Amino acid sequence: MADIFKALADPTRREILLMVAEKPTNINTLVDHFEMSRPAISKHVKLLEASALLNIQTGATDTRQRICHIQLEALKEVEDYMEQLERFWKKRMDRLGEFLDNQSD
Amino acid sequence: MADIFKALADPTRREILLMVAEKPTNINTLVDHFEMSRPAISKHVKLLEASALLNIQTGATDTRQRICHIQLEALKEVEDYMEQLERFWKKRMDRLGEFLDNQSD
DNA sequence: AATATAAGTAACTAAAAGGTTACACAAATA
DNA sequence: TATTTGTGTAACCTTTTAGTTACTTATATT
Repeated sequence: MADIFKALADPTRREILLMVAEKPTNINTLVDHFEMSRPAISKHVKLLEASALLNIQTGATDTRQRICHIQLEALKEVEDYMEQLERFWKKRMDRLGEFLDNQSD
Repeated sequence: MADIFKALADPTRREILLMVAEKPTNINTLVDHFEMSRPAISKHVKLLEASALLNIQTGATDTRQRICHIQLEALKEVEDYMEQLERFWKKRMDRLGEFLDNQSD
């Protein structure tokens, strides 16, 4: 599984995710939206898929189309990391609180 | 201001942030914690500082020391992005709900 | 005053990231 | 059936990233 933080590090990939969150989108629609070649978009999509931020389904009417769907669950790893940072920070504030309480004895 | 998503993309930098969140930490303590040279750590810290994820204060007793303090506020940009993704996604779900309601007329 | 310590900078290297053009191929359409 | 369309892959190039060693500087410490 590819590193989700690395996946989010690129602005093009972040914008792809925004598009796909609004509406499932096929590859050519993405290509049209960016000033970038198809292989470039193709790679970005592949990486997003590898980090589980999106999955790809085959078009119902036109089976050539590959339609990207967002998978928000993958963001959990990022949320967990940020919560951990905050938890550590709060624990520190608690210790500081205890320290200050003891000072007032 | 450096890209915060890029700053978080590197595992060493993420771990530095965790350490610093628990406790303000000077450079050498960071260097000791990783199997990596000082210049490498120095660069990571610099980048974290440039993206406002931490700030550096001079040691009170030993003024040579540069002590890293976390700045959680910088995470807002990441939180905003994730909220936007979820907002887009929910709006879509709402539209789907309306569609299904109309079907049952 | 001499030495040890905390940290930064310069110059370099290897690998990863992000892009390109050219080509291939299967499915839809005329 | 011939052609167009949607997509993927290969090979390549350039820039960025992440690390190194060697050196410098300033402040503490003995």
